[in-house]
Amino acid sequence: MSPTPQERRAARHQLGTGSGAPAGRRGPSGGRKKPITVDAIVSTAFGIVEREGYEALTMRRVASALETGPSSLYAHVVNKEDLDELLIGRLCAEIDLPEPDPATWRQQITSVCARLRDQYLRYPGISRAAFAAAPSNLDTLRISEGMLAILLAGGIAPRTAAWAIDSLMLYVNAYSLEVSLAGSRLGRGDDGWVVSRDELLRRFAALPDTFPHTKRHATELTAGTVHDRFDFTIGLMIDGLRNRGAD
Amino acid sequence: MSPTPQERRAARHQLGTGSGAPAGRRGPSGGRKKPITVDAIVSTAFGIVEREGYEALTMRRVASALETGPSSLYAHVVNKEDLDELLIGRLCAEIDLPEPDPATWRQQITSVCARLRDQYLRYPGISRAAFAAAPSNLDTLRISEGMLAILLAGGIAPRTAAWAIDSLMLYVNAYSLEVSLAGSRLGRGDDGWVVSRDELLRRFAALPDTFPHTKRHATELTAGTVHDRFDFTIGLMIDGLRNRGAD
DNA sequence: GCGCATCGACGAACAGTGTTCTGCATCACT
DNA sequence: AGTGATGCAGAACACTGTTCGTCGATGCGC
Repeated sequence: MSPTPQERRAARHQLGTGSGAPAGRRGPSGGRKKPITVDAIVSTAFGIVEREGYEALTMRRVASALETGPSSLYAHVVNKEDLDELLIGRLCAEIDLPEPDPATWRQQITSVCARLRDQYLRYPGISRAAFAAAPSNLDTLRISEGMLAILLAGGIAPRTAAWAIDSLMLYVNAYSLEVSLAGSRLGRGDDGWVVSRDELLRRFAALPDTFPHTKRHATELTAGTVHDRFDFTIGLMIDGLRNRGAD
Repeated sequence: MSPTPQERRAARHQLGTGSGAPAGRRGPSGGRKKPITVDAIVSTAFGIVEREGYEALTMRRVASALETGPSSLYAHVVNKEDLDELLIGRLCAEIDLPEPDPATWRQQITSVCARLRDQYLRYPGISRAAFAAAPSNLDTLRISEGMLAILLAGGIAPRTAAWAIDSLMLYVNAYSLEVSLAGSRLGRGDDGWVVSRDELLRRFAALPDTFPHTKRHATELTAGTVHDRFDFTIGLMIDGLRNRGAD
């Protein structure tokens, strides 16, 4: 049997599981148009998330899109958690990393973060799955390696670089999740506490006097697009890095 | 009737809903030992999350802890989402904010973040609910106000301060969520990709040569406790702020 | 003192979810 | 041709959040 789902998952985490069975290919595949493969599952899953958001991604939904029952998926995927992991793995794999250049490391690291963010936002809510993904996953590790290379080329001390990468990736995840959540709530109407900027200004103005600073600086508080804030934060962290220099 | 759950929620978001009914108190309360109140619901919910984690917080679980059926809760709480909001509201309300002191603003803001983090970690996984909480909630707004006061006292420009607060709170949330998730996975055994530092070092060493930097700096990558990383990131952001000064 | 309307609490049920068990039809190999 | 294994699929289980209709008791007006 080609590697069982459990073995696949273990391999993704570089865990030696005694090298899977010799893989005596069979294949019933009956009158099926297309046999169910892991890739097919992941692809249709991506389609669902892209169109309807992560919340709509259920095993049944994937199965029916593949014109089969839910149980059929479990021959290729250990879990829903496993499927999530496969998704973020493929998502990370599609991110290409620049050749480290000491002259432009600042811009390079920013660009990688932005690309990661855009990839997350393309599949709304998927960053929720990214939170659960352990750092031992090979695909996410590839990105860490790339970012580490860039920061080291920029002259950042190894320990500082390593920790900064964690911070950056965590922030990118969180940012993407928040934006996705706000967007989905906005999308489905939802009595919506997600409001326009004008409405937000009005509410700040109506605040009791226990919120003096918030009232006074309401315009600054609501200024800028969401992406402006993203760039601001990434810049903040990188600036902090520069001043730390070679530690 | 005392304010319906919907009105309560609206009030929490400073939304004028025509001032609720005159509140003609009744109160059946039958032979009940204790009538079900919003506070009772929130309190038992906190107990469940503290003991068993956020994943164990279901309406049925809360109801049975209150020795009643699930439907009874919906007279006091509009939603599970609403319950989540109440939880993070109460959680935020318990955080006390220091009087802004221009001399120690750096330490003050760090302290508030740490207190927020500890509060989140005390109820594992609850930060997941915090992500969904809109910034229009009065309790979270109180914390924003407090942090804003500190940063302004520190001489940070209003717009910079406002954006930095968003960044900080988002990071604290994300950090707490990640730590909680890792902890819960560790707790329930779980074939666990959450591994010890030694095991992580071993895996890094066994990595293919496509990961040169990761292999070389494995010790730095795995160094430090989780809280060290937290302090590092917060410090990173604050340092970035100082250099921006009054903008 | 009595009836009435009102409102909180509740049991049962519905539409979903992830997951597993069991059987089925089909293929490769002897 | 027979046989064993293999991937597929249907039904079912234990859950989830949420709603409907009813029960019970209460406070008020008379």
